[in-house]
Amino acid sequence: MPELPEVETVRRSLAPRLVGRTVTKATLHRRDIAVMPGDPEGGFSRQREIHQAPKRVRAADMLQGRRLVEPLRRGKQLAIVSAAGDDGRPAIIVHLGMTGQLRWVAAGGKLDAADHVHATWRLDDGSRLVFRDPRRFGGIWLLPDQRDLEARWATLGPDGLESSINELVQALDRSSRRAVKAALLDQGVIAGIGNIYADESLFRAGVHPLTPLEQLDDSDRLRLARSLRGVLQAAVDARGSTLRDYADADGRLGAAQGMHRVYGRGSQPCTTCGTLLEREVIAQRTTVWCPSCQPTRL
DNA sequence: CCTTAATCCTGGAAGC
DNA sequence: TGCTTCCAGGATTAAG
Repeated sequence: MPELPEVETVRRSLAPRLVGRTVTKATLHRRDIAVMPGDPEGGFSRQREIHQAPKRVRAADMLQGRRLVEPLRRGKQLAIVSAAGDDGRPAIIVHLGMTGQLRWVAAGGKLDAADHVHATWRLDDGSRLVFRDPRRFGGIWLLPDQRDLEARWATLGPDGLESSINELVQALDRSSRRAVKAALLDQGVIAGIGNIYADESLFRAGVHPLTPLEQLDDSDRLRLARSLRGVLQAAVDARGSTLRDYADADGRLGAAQGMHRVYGRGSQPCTTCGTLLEREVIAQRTTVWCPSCQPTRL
């Protein structure tokens, strides 16, 4: 489940392959994984356009003929960005969803997992960039100009890795009764956190996942912000968590799953105190916490 | 303002 | 062994 650390690892592994290269041929194999210019806007949903009459995919919108610069990331979203031209600076957002992968294949090489390939970009050195996604929860967004990228990313909260601790603290300072776990999963609050790193950071901060946001005090918010940053940074250093499908652009697996202390460990003993970890669905997600280290707050 | 359920989808694992 | 069922989950929309 690619969250911020996994997407950042993909971005870093992709950057040296893409920067300075020109896209010689771009192919969209499935119309319904892409939102194209002119499609009805609607946040990040693809549902609405799936059953519409197919719209013609313009090669230029797929960055064909464009020279690529450093890929960008905000939260879990990765942007393939082209160099500025007279007609603007088109970009493509890739969201990996659950099982999405961006893989780079050297010239003459072949992809070890070639099924469920939905888009392909051939580069001027003969290599290929491939988007595959068996479960198709992910998708791509074709943006005519960098301004469209910025507009879209303006709806996201501060990035969990790139913003300051103070910005994260402020993002958590809301008079809201919703559970802190639900808030952490909301990309408009802080961008990049998913189920794994939400649980891990709450554990490290000693905060119960059901604690209403407005009940957190300054000390709680600071601990949570620091835990969040620490967990995300450590996971990036370990090249992300590979549970099943995740791999970076070169097919390398991550090692951060070895650092998980609560995620996936329901009813096992807490690594700190030995208490059996609780497991319950909170905010539509399986949530695991230590009832002793993360006491309920009234 | 908030939560919940349903939706998209595939494949691995667990259950019988 | 072979079938069926369940479950994983990011983000959105509709409903309560």
